[in-house]
Amino acid sequence: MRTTEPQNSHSRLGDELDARKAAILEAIVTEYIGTAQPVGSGHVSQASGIQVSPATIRSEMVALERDGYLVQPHTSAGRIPTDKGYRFFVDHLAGPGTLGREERQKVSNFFTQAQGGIEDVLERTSALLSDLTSYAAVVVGPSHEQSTIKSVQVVALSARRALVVAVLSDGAVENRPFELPDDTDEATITRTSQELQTALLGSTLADLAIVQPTHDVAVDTLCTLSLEALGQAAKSSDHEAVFVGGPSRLAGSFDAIETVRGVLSILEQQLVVVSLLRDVLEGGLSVAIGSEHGYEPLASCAVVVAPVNVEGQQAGAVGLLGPTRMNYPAAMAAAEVVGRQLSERIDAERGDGTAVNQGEARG
Amino acid sequence: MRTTEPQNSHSRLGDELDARKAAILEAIVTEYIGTAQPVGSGHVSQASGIQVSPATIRSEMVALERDGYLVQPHTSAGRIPTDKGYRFFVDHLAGPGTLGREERQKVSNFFTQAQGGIEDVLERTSALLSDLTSYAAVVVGPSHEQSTIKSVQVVALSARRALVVAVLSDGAVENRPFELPDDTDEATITRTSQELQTALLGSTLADLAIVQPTHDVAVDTLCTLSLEALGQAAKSSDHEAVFVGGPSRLAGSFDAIETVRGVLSILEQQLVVVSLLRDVLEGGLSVAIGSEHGYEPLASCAVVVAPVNVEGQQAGAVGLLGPTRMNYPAAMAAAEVVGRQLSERIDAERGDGTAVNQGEARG
DNA sequence: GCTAGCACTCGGTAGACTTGAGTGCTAGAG
DNA sequence: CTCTAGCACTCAAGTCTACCGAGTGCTAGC
Repeated sequence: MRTTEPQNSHSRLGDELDARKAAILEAIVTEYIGTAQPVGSGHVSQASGIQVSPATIRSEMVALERDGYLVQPHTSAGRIPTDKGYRFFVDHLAGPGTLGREERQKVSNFFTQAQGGIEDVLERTSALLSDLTSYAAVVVGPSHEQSTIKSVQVVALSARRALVVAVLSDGAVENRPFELPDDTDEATITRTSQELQTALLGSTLADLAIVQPTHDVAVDTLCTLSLEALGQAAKSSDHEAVFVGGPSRLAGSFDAIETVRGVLSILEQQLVVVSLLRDVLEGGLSVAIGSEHGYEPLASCAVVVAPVNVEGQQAGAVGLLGPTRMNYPAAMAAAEVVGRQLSERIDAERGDGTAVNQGEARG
Repeated sequence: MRTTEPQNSHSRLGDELDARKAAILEAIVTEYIGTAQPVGSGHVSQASGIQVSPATIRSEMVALERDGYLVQPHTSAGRIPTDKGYRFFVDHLAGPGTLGREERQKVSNFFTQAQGGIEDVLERTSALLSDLTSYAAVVVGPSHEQSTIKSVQVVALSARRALVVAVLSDGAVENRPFELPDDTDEATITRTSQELQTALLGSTLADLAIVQPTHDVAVDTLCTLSLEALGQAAKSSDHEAVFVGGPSRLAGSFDAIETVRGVLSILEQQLVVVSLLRDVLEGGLSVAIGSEHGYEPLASCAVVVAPVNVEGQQAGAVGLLGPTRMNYPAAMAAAEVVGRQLSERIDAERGDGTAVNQGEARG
């Protein structure tokens, strides 16, 4: 959406800008994104299509600064956009942009070629997104909350150790080892697998069904142990899988090494990343600039997020992390396309018709 | 091992240093590790136990520089150790050091508390190691080459998609989705699972056994598809799992942002990391300094590695990545202890007696 | 063989000066 | 009333100088 009609800048306080101010702001943001240098009135009058003298632009810039869209690093320097300035830019001046030919090619190549488990795909998606944009990318996979159990199995690894393995309807496989009671024999394990399978089929990991007691104490014990292990597995995989692509890009995005360090260490905390993306999306935004998200260590960053929707529900997210002077149109376009394609991909893998013999499988 | 007997510096060419030179080198390395500033003769004479005047130390330093143990950044500055200097330091002057009380506590706490799947443990081990040392840590898990298949199962996710899941003897779970032929019914899938299970039990992922044809074409087709998928899974998990802990520490280790970037991007390439560690270990080293390992982007780094041994065989590695002026004794101690504990942990999980009913399980 | 003394080197810091990009203000033109 | 040209002003950054101090290499003497 582009403000075209001239409009008195005082008509609505700071919320809108008249066309010329907007054009000037746009020129400044664009140039600053490119050069990282404060932009002076001279540049604006040359660069933009606006045919007014630098002096006029200067007086507009004074107004823009008064209204909080620009700042001056020091008296005799050009202007730099504030977070508010970037915000206006992404909201009113820049559409989400489109990907270049080459980029689109890369994306479609990726999604036609990518195969393998979902985790692999997510991991490589984060690399793709980072590669497309030269920013650090984050991919948060769909949580398993909604997924139902398709299969449960207990496998003995040794005399004293076993693994409980659950396959979920979304294709994820959860597993967790646990200690076997002494003298557990193969028959008990097989029996337990069957009991669990029968009982748990169709329930979710978070809400495990209760397994009816059998007449075999050994089996019941093993069931309890397995369930416990499964519960733990569910808990530890509760934080959705987070994949960070191209963290080294951050080193190119900031010149203060301390900033790089801070941002990197945020990215190490997966929980924080997940809630950051969720917060942004829940706020209905696709872009969070500077301190809009409230994570101080990321105050000099902008986050661009796109949802990953599975069966119409928002189930994950892809994001980009860059400096506030990042290329928003390109980043938004990339995130949007990759998020959508990823959604389609996951959707296609899931909802392709009814399941095989949907009914209960009996041992 | 510490050189104690005085010895003519020319007795063996550059390979040994007389006691005083060694002491001076030690003082310089130690101080430089601490301060990151070139060390002058004055500091050496004060700091070390050597009771000689700065002038004498200077003449020794000239010799050390001539022999390649030290360099001078510029004429009127102190000296800095070269890679060769560090090498001498770790080989002859510094034992592997010991962990502090607190650190040992952390390690043992970690290994008593850590439970869960092997991947989780490895991931958190990398965080532990990084936390202990303030360097970036790398953990390479045991490869699955030796592991035999304990269980194979085909699970239908939907009408057109299924997952083949294999549990390995080391507790790893490999899985990979594939497309089902049209009109595959539940019975075929169950049957296929059984066939695969019977045929593959005990073989390794890399060397999958051949499944005998049955009289059911549908089953045979599905077996082939599953085997193919399993083969792919094996291939894509062929590169051992790599876990990087505390990459943000790198930002604190170097002051040139370009260096940080380069090292980070190396860490993004898991294959490179794996072969780096392997190369170092195969060279019989536990420390590779500067360009000793031949990866130019890491020329300003030192790598400290300790093996992870499973059943006496070297099966993985833990490593630390820091600047060449890293604290070698501390890093070596930490890597060694964590590597050993991790080995024991994995060993304990595996070789605890014979397997349950080791014989073939028949469908 | 060691050391005290000394002249020398050179990076780093601080101050003076210059340059140039950019500003704010104002008077005058449209 | 709006725009612009002109002008004085500001200030970061670059250059030059001087100076300090850490550190060196050399040499004469103990």
